[in-house]
Amino acid sequence: MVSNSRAGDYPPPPGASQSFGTALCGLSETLNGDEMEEHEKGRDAFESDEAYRLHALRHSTAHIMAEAIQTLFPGAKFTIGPPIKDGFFYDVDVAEPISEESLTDIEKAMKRIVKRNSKFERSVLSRPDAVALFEALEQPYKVDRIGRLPEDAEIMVYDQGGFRDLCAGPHVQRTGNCKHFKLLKVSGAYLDGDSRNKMLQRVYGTVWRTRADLDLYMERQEEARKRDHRRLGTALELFMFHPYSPGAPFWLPKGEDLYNTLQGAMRGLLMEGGYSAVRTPMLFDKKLWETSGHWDHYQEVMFHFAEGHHAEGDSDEEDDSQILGLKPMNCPSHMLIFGRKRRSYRELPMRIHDQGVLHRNELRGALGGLTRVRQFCQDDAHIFCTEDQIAGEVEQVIQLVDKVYSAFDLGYRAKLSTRPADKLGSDDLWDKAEAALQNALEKAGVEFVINEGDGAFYGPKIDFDVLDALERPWQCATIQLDFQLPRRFDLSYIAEDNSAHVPVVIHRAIFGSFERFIGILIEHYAGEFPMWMAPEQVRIATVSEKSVGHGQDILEAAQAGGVKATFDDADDKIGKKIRTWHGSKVPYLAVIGEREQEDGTVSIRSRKSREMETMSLPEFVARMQGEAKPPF
RNA sequence: GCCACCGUAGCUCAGUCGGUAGAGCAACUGAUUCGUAAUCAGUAGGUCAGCGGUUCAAUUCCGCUCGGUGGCUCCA
Repeated sequence: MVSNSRAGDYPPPPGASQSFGTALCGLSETLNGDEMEEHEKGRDAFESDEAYRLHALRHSTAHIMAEAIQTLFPGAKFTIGPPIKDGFFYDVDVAEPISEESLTDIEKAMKRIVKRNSKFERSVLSRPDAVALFEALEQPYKVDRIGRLPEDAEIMVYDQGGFRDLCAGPHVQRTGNCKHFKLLKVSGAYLDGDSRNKMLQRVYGTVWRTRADLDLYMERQEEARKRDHRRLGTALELFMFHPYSPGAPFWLPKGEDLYNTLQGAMRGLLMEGGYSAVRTPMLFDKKLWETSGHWDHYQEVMFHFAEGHHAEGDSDEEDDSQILGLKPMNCPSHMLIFGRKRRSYRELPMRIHDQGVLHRNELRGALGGLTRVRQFCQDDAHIFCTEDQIAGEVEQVIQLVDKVYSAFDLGYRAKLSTRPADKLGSDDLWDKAEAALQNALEKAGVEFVINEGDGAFYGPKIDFDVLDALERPWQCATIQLDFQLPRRFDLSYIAEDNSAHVPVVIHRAIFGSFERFIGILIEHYAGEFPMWMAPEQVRIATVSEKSVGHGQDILEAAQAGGVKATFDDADDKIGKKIRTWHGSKVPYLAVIGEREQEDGTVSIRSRKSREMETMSLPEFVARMQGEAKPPF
């Protein structure tokens, strides 16, 4: 059976944040093992008994769901039904699509199977017997899977009271062990994950060892939904969307402030790190994209159109030379900048940073909130260097990623993607490049997994995934080696021996896109941004109209000191103002009444504590300024 | 793009088994001038996403379009 590609928690973040990893280990009563089958296949692959047993439980529940679907949808053909993080799914080919409404019916049928308490009985079949069995059961996808099993594979079938499925196991002992489940959603899924293939129906479910675990899981999912950046972004007035420009956020004043803060902080960090910033065009002649290879490999993701004025209904073939494309990436511009004059090895490594606006024509169905948009900016940079400099440069970027993510207390997972089948360049070059990336990761002490064959055609890469509130991974930082682009642009530098060499290019981003990263941060902080990022750092609230004058003085002093302050002088009671302020997630509230007015002081309370602190006006401004310093 | 679901006031959501809609918060007006998590009263606000069909009658049923959500594919 297919192994779980999404299971496993990310390594704990350097600051050991509790926002991630809602693993429910330890909540179940001590395991006594009586609910597992005796056959302990693959036990070693799991880090704990709990993980191993949950895996078996989820796998078993998937089988129960399959049987239930078969009774309700006669003729259903099953493909794969693996356990995944927190649950399982099964992909099934049915004549009528499965709707969300039918989930309750499927659940009812599953409950009957659980109640029946059938034993999961394992038998080993010969290949011809197994093929004959699944042909008789009219399960062509299973027959196909048997054909794809390795020569020496032991072919096993599990029988749960009549319903039989091809499966490597292990399972729990009885269907009665799978009581605490819930079906969550249905979706389409392509056969073998290939969009050219038929679309199957995928049903997702979750299952836990105890009722309490299930309830806790559902509650946590509900809590996570409250942190959804789309919800918070609307509530906190950070951004909006409009149907006239799907996939393109409108940054409202507070969101724009947050965006600018992050852009500035990253720009400052990179300037310190020896980068120089540039600004480049958005619209380019098609010829550029032909040179870069985007026209051949990326055209469908680009927005492009004809230059010049065309009369309505003018259907003449467009002149190719007039096609313009909106940039989906900055790299070609940077190639042109590098190539504008003769370069010496003394200039290397050359690091060019660009926060330009990018457009990608993403499929409509793929768009969502800030995490997948059509218009965005990256904290993009390209490093031009010699082959000998690759290791050092990559290591430096990995350290930057770790430094920045630690500052946000964000956990991440690193993936090293190696050469794909249709690669460009010699094996020798790839050997060196992959080794350089791997060494850099090891030297930096960053845990990583290897994604065999998942590299770009032009070079291997390291991607860094971060989790959102619902623990879905999103690719943010990336480090990609590129041996091809410099060649396509005919770039060279003069080495010490006065001969010309082709530089290597490293594409790298730390946040990735500002849009996606901000979306992640909103969820990570549940909207409660640290002082330095907060678009509103302190709100000044008057107790009554009598102290408006003093409040105004404080506002002016704060703003003059660069503190992002606002003034709530509304005709409301202070209790109401506190409540409203708390919902706004602003870090500090300054309460100004007649006492403060007389003493010339400021009384503040923070989001984290109800305790008041009173201080002089200069002390207040200095404290706000001190806490607003960026951590990197 | 594919599969399923959703679209009611600025926001969160009721409701209508077909007879053109309601709450809370927000907004606005008035009263109140108040010391640490909601002062009182009132007012206004909706082509029930859009277009078409069925019907005496559509927000409700059907179709299409647009947008969104969850997945698939792809990717920052």
